[in-house]
Amino acid sequence: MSRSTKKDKLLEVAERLFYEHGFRGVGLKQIIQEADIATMTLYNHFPSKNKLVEEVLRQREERYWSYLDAHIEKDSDSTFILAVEAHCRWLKEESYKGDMFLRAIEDYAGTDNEIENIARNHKYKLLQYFQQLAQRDGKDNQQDLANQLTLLLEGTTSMTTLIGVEKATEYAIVMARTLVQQSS
Amino acid sequence: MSRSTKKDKLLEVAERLFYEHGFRGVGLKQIIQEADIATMTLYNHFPSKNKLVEEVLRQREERYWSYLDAHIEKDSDSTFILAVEAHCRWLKEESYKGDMFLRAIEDYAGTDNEIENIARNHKYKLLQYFQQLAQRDGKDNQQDLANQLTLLLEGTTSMTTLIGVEKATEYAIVMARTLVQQSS
DNA sequence: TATTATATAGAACGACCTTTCTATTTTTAC
DNA sequence: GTAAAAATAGAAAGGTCGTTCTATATAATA
Repeated sequence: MSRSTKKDKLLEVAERLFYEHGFRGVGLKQIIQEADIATMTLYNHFPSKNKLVEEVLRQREERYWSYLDAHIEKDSDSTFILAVEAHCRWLKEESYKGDMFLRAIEDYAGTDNEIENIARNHKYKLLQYFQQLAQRDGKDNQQDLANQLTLLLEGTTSMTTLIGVEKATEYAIVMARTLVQQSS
Repeated sequence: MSRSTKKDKLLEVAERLFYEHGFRGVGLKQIIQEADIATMTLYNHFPSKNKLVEEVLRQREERYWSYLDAHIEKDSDSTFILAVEAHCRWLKEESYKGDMFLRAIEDYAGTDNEIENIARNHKYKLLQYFQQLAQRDGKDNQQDLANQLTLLLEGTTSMTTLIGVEKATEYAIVMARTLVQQSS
């Protein structure tokens, strides 16, 4: 197996395990075993566990934005709703059990600034994305709407833990429609 | 210092540290030092760290419901809004940096069922609380409203990480008013 | 005051973690 | 085909964690 595919498999396995059991809940031993690589292969690609975590987060963030870009028609006049719907689809497919970035913030706040920043920035970018949409549409209270929709999506992720991703996303979309309608 | 005050201080320090750094992020050594007790005093009251975690969660849950009870007029015709406002005040005073119960679910899911259940049940009770309010008011879509408001509060907690508790709760109350108004 | 229960400091244990080391084998590239 | 680079298994180092043990001191109770 080539060098790059080893690295890819390592990152893929690490992302899955980190997501399912948390960063602190997964040891390198388990990652190495499930990725079927040697200890030194991991350390050949990443100088430490934390740097591996960083790369996992960066890769997941990239996948998220690719997914969103692919599912949104940018010039629609209901881009807000499309974005919420796309995000909900992402939750169903890839993030139906809590949010990896929120976990990263909680697990590494105060101990690893780089990891914390990557996770925080990702969340902040989603807010900025909505704010840009709001600015495009002009109205003042659309800034508030951007914050409200971000809050809504945060709640949706957390709510999956309680009532499952299907019902949570259903409610999210209904709520988003109400909020958008109310603010226009 | 008497037996019960030792135990109280232990629980108080444990709750604070667990909330700030996570359950996995805090060792017994740190708890013991900050509570100024001996190792065996802890083990005299709790047979293991996990049992201490359980008690911390149970106590925090009790405090939460006491707080809510004290801040809500039950027979108001806008109890939904009062409950949201009370919850937001609780966030400002006691939970402005993420949710301890969500953390417990994430940290112990799959490894400690008792802890996971305590945390899950707490969240479920809040949903049930809103559902009972909805049932009292009779209308069918009030069940949806209960789920929506629970989702809203979950999002508020998570949103504090991003924009701070003041702005997050402001948005939450505005959103709650919109949703309640829309569903009546 | 005598007795019993509880708290104390600190060492020790075993398990697990991340990281490093070693020596051998496989792959890659010229 | 040969030399350099990378991957291998597995042990070992060095640290932290939860838990237990020991032996002494303090407090509560009768």
